Amino acid sequence: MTTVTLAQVAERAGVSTATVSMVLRNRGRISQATRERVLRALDESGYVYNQTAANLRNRSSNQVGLLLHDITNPFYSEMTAGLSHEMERHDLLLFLANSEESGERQQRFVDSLMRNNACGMVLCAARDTPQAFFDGLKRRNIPVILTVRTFGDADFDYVGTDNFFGTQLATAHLLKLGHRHIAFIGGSHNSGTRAQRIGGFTSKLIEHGLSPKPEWIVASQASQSDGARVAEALLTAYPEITAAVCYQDIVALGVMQALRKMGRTPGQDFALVGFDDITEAALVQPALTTVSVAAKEIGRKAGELLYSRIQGNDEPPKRIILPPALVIRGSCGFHQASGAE
Amino acid sequence: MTTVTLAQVAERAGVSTATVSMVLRNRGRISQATRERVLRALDESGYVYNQTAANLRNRSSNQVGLLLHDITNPFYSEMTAGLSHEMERHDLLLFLANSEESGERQQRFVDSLMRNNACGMVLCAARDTPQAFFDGLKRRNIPVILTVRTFGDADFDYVGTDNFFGTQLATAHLLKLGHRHIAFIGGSHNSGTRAQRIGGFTSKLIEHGLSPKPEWIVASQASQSDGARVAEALLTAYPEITAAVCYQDIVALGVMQALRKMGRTPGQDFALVGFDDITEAALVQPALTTVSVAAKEIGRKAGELLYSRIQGNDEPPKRIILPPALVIRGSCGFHQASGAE
DNA sequence: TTGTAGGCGTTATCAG
DNA sequence: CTGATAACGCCTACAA
Repeated sequence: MTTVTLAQVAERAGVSTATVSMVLRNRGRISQATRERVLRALDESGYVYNQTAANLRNRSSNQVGLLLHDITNPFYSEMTAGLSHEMERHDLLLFLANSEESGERQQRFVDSLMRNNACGMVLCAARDTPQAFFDGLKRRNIPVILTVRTFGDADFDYVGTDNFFGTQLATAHLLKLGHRHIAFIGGSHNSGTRAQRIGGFTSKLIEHGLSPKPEWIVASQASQSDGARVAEALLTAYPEITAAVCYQDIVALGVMQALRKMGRTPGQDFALVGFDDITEAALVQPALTTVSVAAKEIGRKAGELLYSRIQGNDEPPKRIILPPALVIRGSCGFHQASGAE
Repeated sequence: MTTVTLAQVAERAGVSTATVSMVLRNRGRISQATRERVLRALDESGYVYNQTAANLRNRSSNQVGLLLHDITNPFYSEMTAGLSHEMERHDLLLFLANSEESGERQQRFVDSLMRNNACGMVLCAARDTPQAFFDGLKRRNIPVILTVRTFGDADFDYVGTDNFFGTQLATAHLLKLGHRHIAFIGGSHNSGTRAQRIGGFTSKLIEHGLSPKPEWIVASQASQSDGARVAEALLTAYPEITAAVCYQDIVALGVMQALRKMGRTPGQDFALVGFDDITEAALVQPALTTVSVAAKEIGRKAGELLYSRIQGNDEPPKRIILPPALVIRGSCGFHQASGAE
């Protein structure tokens, strides 16, 4: 399979390479006759366009990168699907990489994108990404969209969900059901997202005249088992707690386990709200009331914004915050909670 | 941010581009002195290697494609993670695309890969992919690894699991627990994978002197909701069924929903086995007994094989069939099933 | 409307 | 050990 070049096609059609190039990209004025001749030659020769050469010549490319920490997480695979779809609409190719929370892998990927002359990227940066990484990114002049995780750097476009409002919804729901002893469970101390969710939680408490207790706000790793561990300790120390807003659905599932182990029944004498609306949330018994964040839509919006940046849109950095919604299921009970004071 | 080229670095270091290129790639013999000079110049100038130019010159690339039909399916996202990891080990960049079962999208992606001079691809082809698509692939001289779905084309490398054996395991397990009224739920009619799984199911029944009932073998889309829909219809018509082998975990999760809705309890009066061992399988209550196919491992193996092909391995096409394993959890109960005849 | 020719940044060949 | 130079395949002034 020797590669067929423009020049060969041109020769076969009896025209110059310039003409073929123009036909290929519908540029310039070409007579109908020669156009057809060229098209025929193109077809007969089995020509395959060489993007690489074109990209080199144009100092451009049609490739964008997506960095996640874990594609295995249903939230991110949904988001990926949304982004992928959007990229395809614009004939952009999508590079995928998993940082697995490693700053080094993340840096390697970005470097690789730069070497490959990618024209943009969507990042959900690894947890403890240093500011230096972002500074490095700014120096390159390439469109970057941050997603999901905020790093307090206003120089980048950002697409994510309204964490603050999300936990406000969750908390308001519990308050409406009569709960007054509400805990916040999950998230890791150094997480900005967590700070926002805690903000929504506490602000809503205060709005209702309750003062948030720091000792009822506990961290946990993003796993069911750690959620269970943490919840058990908390509820042993403070049995008066009757409800919890969880940082993540996964954690909420762990809390459910702990409750059962302690002889309490989620949905009856304890109310639980999660965050993310992962698939499992609908499956457990009782099904988990949770805050839904439309992962696919985040991907789509990020793609849209990235594309506009690639097209040259140079408005100041945007923050697109998609509104979350409360999905009410069984885990808070459907009536006034019995355990409320 | 004007791009710094080799030539500029060369000038700064007072050497030729050839020398810089050699230093960059550790090729040829370069004196320690000039090497250091060049490295310093490289560093000071903020040079970024231009893969595109190198690729053009070398008629090669470091980019491979992965085509899936649905990255949202946890099985495929696991597989993607495995492949992605493997690709990164070899400094290959991974293009991702979702065909969404559309032959047209699939073709577009492959064409795009060819234009971009990708050096290989891993495909899980769309369902009704015509032979012509594969023929086209063969004409290009590019390594292709098919995964998961077989298309009976022996000219391609293939990595997948032993579907037949997998459902044999699942079915044997249910039989051992005493079940005699066992259904097969899920998969779409025209799926080759499904045919194999049904084969394992029915062969095991027959081995035990049971004759498979066609009306207890029902298809479903790859979603929880459709699994639930289909299961409800089936179990309403045939309440005597006490167990089911499901085509996929997702479908099994849907069946669980249906069971609960109908007042039956998975793990107590109904036994359920899934297939895939997706993450959620371990999380639902009761946890799902399932056939584990090590999706991540399939991705990894596909990556390994692809890499060896890219390196020039031209042995005849291989079929790598990974053995599935039964993962016993709670969804079949731990004792003789009460509902068995 | 079409052709000519130089250059995108790197690499490999071949002298020196 | 190092330098000059011609490709790689395409695009685009500039000419014709």
